[in-house]
Amino acid sequence: MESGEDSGPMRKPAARSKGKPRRRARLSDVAAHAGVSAVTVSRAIRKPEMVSEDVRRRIDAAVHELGYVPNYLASALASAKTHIIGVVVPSLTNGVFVDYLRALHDFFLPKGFQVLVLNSRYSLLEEERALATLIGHHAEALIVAGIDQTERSRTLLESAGVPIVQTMEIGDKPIDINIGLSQHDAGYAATRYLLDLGHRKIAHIAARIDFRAKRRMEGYKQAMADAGIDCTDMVEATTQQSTVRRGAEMFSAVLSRLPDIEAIFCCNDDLALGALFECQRRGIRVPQDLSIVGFNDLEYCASAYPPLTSVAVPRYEMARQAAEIVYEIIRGSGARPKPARIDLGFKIVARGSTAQRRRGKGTRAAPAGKEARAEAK
Amino acid sequence: MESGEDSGPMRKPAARSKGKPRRRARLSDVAAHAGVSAVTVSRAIRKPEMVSEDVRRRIDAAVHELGYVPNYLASALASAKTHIIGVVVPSLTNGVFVDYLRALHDFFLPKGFQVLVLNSRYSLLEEERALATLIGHHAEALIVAGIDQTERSRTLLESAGVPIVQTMEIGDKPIDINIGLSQHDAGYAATRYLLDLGHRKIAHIAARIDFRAKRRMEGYKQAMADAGIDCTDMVEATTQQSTVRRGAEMFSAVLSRLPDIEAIFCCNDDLALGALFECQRRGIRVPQDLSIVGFNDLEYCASAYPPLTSVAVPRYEMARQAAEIVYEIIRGSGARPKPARIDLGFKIVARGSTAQRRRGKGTRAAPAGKEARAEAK
DNA sequence: TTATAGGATGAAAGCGCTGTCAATGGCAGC
DNA sequence: GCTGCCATTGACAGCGCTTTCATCCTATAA
Repeated sequence: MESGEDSGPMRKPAARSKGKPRRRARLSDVAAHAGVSAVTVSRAIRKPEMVSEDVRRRIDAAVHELGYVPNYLASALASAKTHIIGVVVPSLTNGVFVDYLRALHDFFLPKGFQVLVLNSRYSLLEEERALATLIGHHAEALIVAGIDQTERSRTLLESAGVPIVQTMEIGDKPIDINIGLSQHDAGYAATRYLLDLGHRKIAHIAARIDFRAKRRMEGYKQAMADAGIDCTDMVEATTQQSTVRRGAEMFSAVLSRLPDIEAIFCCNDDLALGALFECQRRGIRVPQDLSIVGFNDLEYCASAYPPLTSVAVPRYEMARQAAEIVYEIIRGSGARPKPARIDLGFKIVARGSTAQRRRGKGTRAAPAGKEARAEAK
Repeated sequence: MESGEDSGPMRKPAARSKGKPRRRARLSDVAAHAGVSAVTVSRAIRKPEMVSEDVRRRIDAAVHELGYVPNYLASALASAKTHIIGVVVPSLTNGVFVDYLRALHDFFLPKGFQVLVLNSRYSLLEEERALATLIGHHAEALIVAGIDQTERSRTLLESAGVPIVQTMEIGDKPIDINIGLSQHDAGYAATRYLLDLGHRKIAHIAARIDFRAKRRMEGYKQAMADAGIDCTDMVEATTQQSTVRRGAEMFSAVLSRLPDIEAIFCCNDDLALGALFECQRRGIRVPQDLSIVGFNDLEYCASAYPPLTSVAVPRYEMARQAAEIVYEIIRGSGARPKPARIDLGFKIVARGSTAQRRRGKGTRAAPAGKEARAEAK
C-alpha cells in the first residue's frame, strides 16, 4: 500500500518554464500576443474563414503558445448558445441507458454539442434537482427518461423555454414531445407469450421498482387476470437495487412459496440472469423445468446458457429519434414534429430459456439458440 | 406505432396563463417583483441569513411566482466558481466505473458540486477533447482514469491551474496527484494464483485492450515467464469492445488451438462470464476441468454458478479518496497531500470457478462458494 | 443625548466572451 | 483619378450574475 513518492515540497501544478503562477490566458492575451484585437481572435476561432490567412496563422501560434482554452461560460453567456443538451436518466448502471446515451452522443457530439448527463438515481427529488441544474446551465434541450415527473419538475420544464423530450414510455399528457413505448403492453405481451406456451403458474419478480417496472407488472397482472389466473402470491417485488444476486434471492423466495412454478417473468435481465444461475445451482433445468423471460434484451442475453428470452426495447432508436427531433427544433427549421407522441413499440425475442409447457417429460418447443422474433402489437 | 396526438398547431411549450412568449426570468425581474435590488435577491438566494426575514419571504414568493432559475453561467463567470468537478472515464458501460462514479457523486453532490462526466470511449483523442471541454467549462478539479494521456492532454492539464487526479493506475510521473494500483502487479498476482494452484497451461484473453489491460497482460506474461512457461500462443487479444459474447468467442478460439488448456485468466469479468457460459455450453466442468479467473470483481461474480474468482480493485475507495483530496485543495486548506502517489492495491477473491489442478479425477481444492480473500502484495 | 457599532441594503464595476455596427483599405470599373 | 463594393478588422455594449465598497438605519453604549 503506499509506495508514496512526493515530488518536492508543495509543487505548483501549473508551473511552466517561467516560475510565475500564470493566470489562465484569455482572449485579450491571445490578441495582444498576435497583435490583433480580441474580436478578431474570437472570429479566428469560431469562423476561421472570416479572417485573413496571415492573421489566422499568427493567432493559431499565439493560442498554442499560451495554451489558450476558450471560456465556454463567457461564450455561452454572451451568445446565448450553450451547446449543451441536458439528459436525465435514473441510472448509469442499467445497461438500457448505455445504448440510449450512446445514441445521444453519436448524434450530438459530431454537431459540436455537449451531452450533459445527470443521474436521478430513481429519485423524483433528485430528478427535480437535476432538471433545475440543467435549466440553470441553460441546456438548449432537455431529454428525460420517463413520463412521471413531479408537479414542480413539470413546471420547471414548461417554463424552461426549450424543447423537452420525455422518453422510454408514452403517456397521455406529454409536456412537449414524448417518444417511447407502452411498458404496460410490453409486460402484458411478455406474460401473454408465456401463457401461449401453455404455462399457467407464471411468477413475476421485480426489483428497483420505478414507474416503468410498475407498469410492466400491471401488464403482467392484467394478462394473468385476462387468462383467469389468480397471481396474487406469484409476485415478488422490492424497491431495492436490482442486481444479479437479488434475482437469485427473489427467485428462491418465489420457489420456497411455489415449488411447482412453471415460468418466471423478470422485470429486467439482471434478475433473469440471477434466476438462471439459481436454477443451475439447484439443478432446475431451463427451459425443460422452468421458462425464464427477462426484459430489455441486454447484450449478454443471447450469450447465456441457455440464451435468455427477453423483451427488446428500441432504446438506441428512441434516443436517436429524440435527438433528431430536438436538433431540428433548435438548429433547424424550428418545426415541431406532427405527432408529439411517438410509440416505438417493442419486440419479444424468444430464445432458449423459454419452452412450451411440457406435458409428458422434457418436451421442448422453442429450440435453444433460435431467435424467433415476434413483432409487438 | 404512432398513436400520435398533437396538442394543437405549433404549441408554445412555455405558455402559461398569460399568452406571451415570456422570456426567462432573471435576477432583476425577481428584484422588481419583490421591490428590492438585484444584489439583495442574489444574497437572499446564496446567503439567506444575510437578508431580513421579511425581504426573504417576499423574494421567495417572487422566485416562485416567476419560476426563476438562476443562470449558473453568469453566476460562475462572475464568481469564478463553477462548482463543477470534471471527470473523464473511458466507458460508462464498464461496471468498474459505475462504483467509481457513485463514489464521486456520493461525495460531491451533498457539497453542492456538480460532477460532470465525459466519456472518452477508450480513445486518447476523445479524452483530449473531453479535457478541453472540461477545462473550457472551468471545472474546479479534474479527475481522469488512467495515467496515459497524450502530450497535448498533459499540457492542457498542467496549464489548467486546477488540481488534477489520475486514477485507476499508478505511474512514475504523475501530472499532479495519482491514486490507483499497479495493473501489472494485479495481472501478475492473478496468474501467480493460478500457477500456485498447480496449473501450467494458463491462457489469457483480453478485449478492448487499453493501457491498463495491456499492463495486466504484461503481468500475466511476466508471471508465466518467471514460471518458465512459454505462453506465446496462449494469449488471445482484441481491441474490439469487450462483451460477454466476445468472451465466449475468444475462449472458443483459445480452445480450438489448445484443447488441453487448464485455466484461463480473463482481462475482465464480462469475458470471464462469456467463457463460463461457453464451458456450460460445451459441457466443460468449471472448475474441475477448467479454472476461470476474471478481473474487477463485479457484482455478478459472486452470484454466478459457479461463482467467479476475480481480482477486486478498490474502485469506490479510490474515487472517494480522490474526491477528498481534491476537496481539501479547492475548498479546504489548499494543502496538497504528502504523497502525490497513493497505491491502493488489489485483492484476489477466490471463489468456486478456480480449483487445484486435478491430479486424479475431478479433485477440487477451493470449495465453491467459499470466499477466501488473499491480500495483495 | 450623542457616538458607534453593526446589520441590511444598494450602486457600480466587472467576469470573458460575442453580436452589432462602424471604420478602414484595397481594387475593379468607369 | 474617383466611386463603390467587398473583405478585414476594430470599438462598444452588453449577456446575468457576484464582488466590493458605500450608505443607511437601528440598537446599544457612553
